[in-house]
Amino acid sequence: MRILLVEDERYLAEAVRDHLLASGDAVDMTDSVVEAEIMLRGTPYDVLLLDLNLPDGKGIDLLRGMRRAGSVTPCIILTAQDQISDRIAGLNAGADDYLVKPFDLNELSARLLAVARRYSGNPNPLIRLSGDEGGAIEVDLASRTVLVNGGQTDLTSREWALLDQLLRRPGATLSKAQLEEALYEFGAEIESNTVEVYVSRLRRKLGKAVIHTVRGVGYRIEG
Amino acid sequence: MRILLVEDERYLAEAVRDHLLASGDAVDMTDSVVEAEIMLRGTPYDVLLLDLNLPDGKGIDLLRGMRRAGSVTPCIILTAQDQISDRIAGLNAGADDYLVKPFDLNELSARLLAVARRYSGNPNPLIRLSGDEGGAIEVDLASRTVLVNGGQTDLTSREWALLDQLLRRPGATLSKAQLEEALYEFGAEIESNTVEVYVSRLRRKLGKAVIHTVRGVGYRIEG
DNA sequence: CCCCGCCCTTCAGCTTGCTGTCAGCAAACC
DNA sequence: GGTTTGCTGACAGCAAGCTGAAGGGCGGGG
Repeated sequence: MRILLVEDERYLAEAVRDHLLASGDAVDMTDSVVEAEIMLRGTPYDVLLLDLNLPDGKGIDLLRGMRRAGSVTPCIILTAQDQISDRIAGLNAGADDYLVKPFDLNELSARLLAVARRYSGNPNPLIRLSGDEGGAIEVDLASRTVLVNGGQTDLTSREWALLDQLLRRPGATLSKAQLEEALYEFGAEIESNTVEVYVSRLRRKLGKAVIHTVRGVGYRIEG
Repeated sequence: MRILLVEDERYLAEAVRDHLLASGDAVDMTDSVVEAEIMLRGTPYDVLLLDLNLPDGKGIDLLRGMRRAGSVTPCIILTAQDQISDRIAGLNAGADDYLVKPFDLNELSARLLAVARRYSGNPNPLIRLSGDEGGAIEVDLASRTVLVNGGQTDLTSREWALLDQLLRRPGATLSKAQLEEALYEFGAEIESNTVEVYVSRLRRKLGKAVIHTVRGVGYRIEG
């Protein structure tokens, strides 16, 4: 794949580039929005990896401009943990997915594949979970759709955010603190059982069997 | 792992050092940024544990300098609860993770493993044990996950603590007193057969073949 | 501009399941 | 066989987690 990486933290950028080169992708790198725009015009890339926090301008403007100009090049946002609001803005501006720094390089590969597959015209990869009594639950991360036993169910934004976090690390147990941080602005210290409440809501919609409680540690979805 | 700990609260620093030494890591300690810089230059560390609030200078400058010089050594920040801005600055300066004081020492271990793994790009190091009738048991220390014959099993915090201790010294026989000390805060004199009870509970979940009794001495896991 | 409905957060009371203890049984050793 | 050591089921106390209800905020529609 031809990949354009726009990132200013050098050590991270180089680690990403090396990892991708090792898997046979072609990678161009820059830390400047202006430069990135020129490169995008000149070269057809398969995926754009975009840090939103850049020295010479808002990365998000680049994305917005692209989309306004009709570009459909898939874009994955790279954000720091404390920039949740950026992440949301990014998705709204037309990003396809995001990764929170520091991220696992293998996870990056997986998301690149997923995004590329999505754009190649193949159907969206559905995540299948087993619900109560073996009922099937299908989650479409791309279109934010959930089917429970064939019937479409709507999730509110917070419910979705929570489910999304859990699905990103299937098999891993995430602490309430981690989940809370994902749902709220960094530093917005919430002192309540909000996470519990949303787990409860999700269970009502998806069935009890999907989200597993690990007492004293957090929550988990089967890997 | 070779770990450099930069922390000025002596009591905390010593607790962390003792905990890490117990799990076989090599730990160097200092409370000075200047000294830390010298040590970093002289020795290749696997992880840097960095308090941002130090007497002789801003810890964050150390981190920034490192990164500017091209170092990719993973760094975990230790901050007090009321220093959220420090935390954000730290992540932006290139830290990989953070812990809020006071933190659980086991949580520290987990983060260390996670960060080291992420950096190396390798998947989680799985510890494989043979259970009953040759059944496979896989333990993932980083994500606190246990697979018994392919099925994910949850352990309670005490069960995990006990298993963790035994796994850190495979092949060695640990006395009940040693294990008890590891399970409880020092001073908490437990006068019962708690360790036996937890061995029993672990055996129920993992199978009888994993933990071996050495009568009159203690318990052992095959090396 | 007001009303209405939806979503979010908080709280309180209830439920669940972890924990340490003990007692009785089993196994090992002499 | 007797003694010592280890194993495990039962149980009560308690902390963690669950969930129904209520109040507030925000946006859309009238």
